[in-house]
Amino acid sequence: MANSLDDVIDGALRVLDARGMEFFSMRRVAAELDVQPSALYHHVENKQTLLTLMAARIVGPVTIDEDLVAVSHRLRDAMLGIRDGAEVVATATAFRLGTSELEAELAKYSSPDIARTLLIYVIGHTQATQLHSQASTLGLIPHDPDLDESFVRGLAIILDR
Amino acid sequence: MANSLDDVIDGALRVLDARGMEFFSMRRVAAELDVQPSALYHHVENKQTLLTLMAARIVGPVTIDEDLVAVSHRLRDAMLGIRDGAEVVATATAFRLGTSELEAELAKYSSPDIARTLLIYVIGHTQATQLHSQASTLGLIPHDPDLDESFVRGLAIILDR
DNA sequence: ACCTGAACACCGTTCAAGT
DNA sequence: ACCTGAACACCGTTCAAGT
Repeated sequence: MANSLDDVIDGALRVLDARGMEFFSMRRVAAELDVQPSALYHHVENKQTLLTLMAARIVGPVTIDEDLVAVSHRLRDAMLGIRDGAEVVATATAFRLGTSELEAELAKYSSPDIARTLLIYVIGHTQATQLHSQASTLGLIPHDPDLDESFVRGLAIILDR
Repeated sequence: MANSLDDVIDGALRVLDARGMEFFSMRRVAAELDVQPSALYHHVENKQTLLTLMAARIVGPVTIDEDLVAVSHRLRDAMLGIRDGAEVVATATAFRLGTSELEAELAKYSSPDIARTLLIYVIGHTQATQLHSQASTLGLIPHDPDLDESFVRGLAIILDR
């Protein structure tokens, strides 16, 4: 019956996917796990730490290899796979620019500058895409059907021309 | 004695600069203006709207012309000029990718794809820089003295080579 | 037009105590 | 090791009422 750290991260990702970042709270994660809010602090130091662990879980399974276009698409798909996933990853990796494993891996197949530029672009464009499609679902903004192609063209600008 | 919308935005930017995003709240903005929290809702629909107005105020004064490298530096400096400025601008403009005046202006001097890629990069890199220097000031992370040059090299990757 | 006062339904986090 | 119960110091927002 007792929860592990992995259970907490799983529960947190379920809450995020169901309600979005706006309604993501420690108290809702606790409720999802049928536990008191204070119990979470046995597993995790604070909310920010939990968000960092969630970001690692979203992006961790992505394979990094020499095909940077394919890697970029895999990263994007991983983030798009969960509601507000890009926002979670954005804050977590912005915090660790230069320290991130992901950035170092990408640099192995290109250069430090290309790795960093690409990473910032992929996360930023995906975050915008995710916010955009939420806003247009709510009817706040007209839908832009060009966002997928726009992503590809930006990739081309950074990776070659 | 009565406040205008501009007074509210000014007060909000003072609170942001003094305490940072983490402690930015409607109640603190109200206190800064010597007014009850509820009074703010006469000027602004909600917190998100206020943040959007703050972003416009940060980025609005920046001159856009054909020298995209210079424009990028001006945008960066404007955001760096206020604590967590890049974060505020990032959320506000991610929300309006494709609808933003800034993006349209930049496109006039390059192309829609370059404009969008550049904007995402400039804001993302600046946000990372700002988070990084906060974290290193707090001793959480070693300082990276290369961030300014890193910005310039990423710019070169996007704008020519 | 701009503001007050009071209320509602929430937050993150701490801490002693239980098993 | 993992959790409860209670508390503390906060939030954003609404709404009737005042000037």
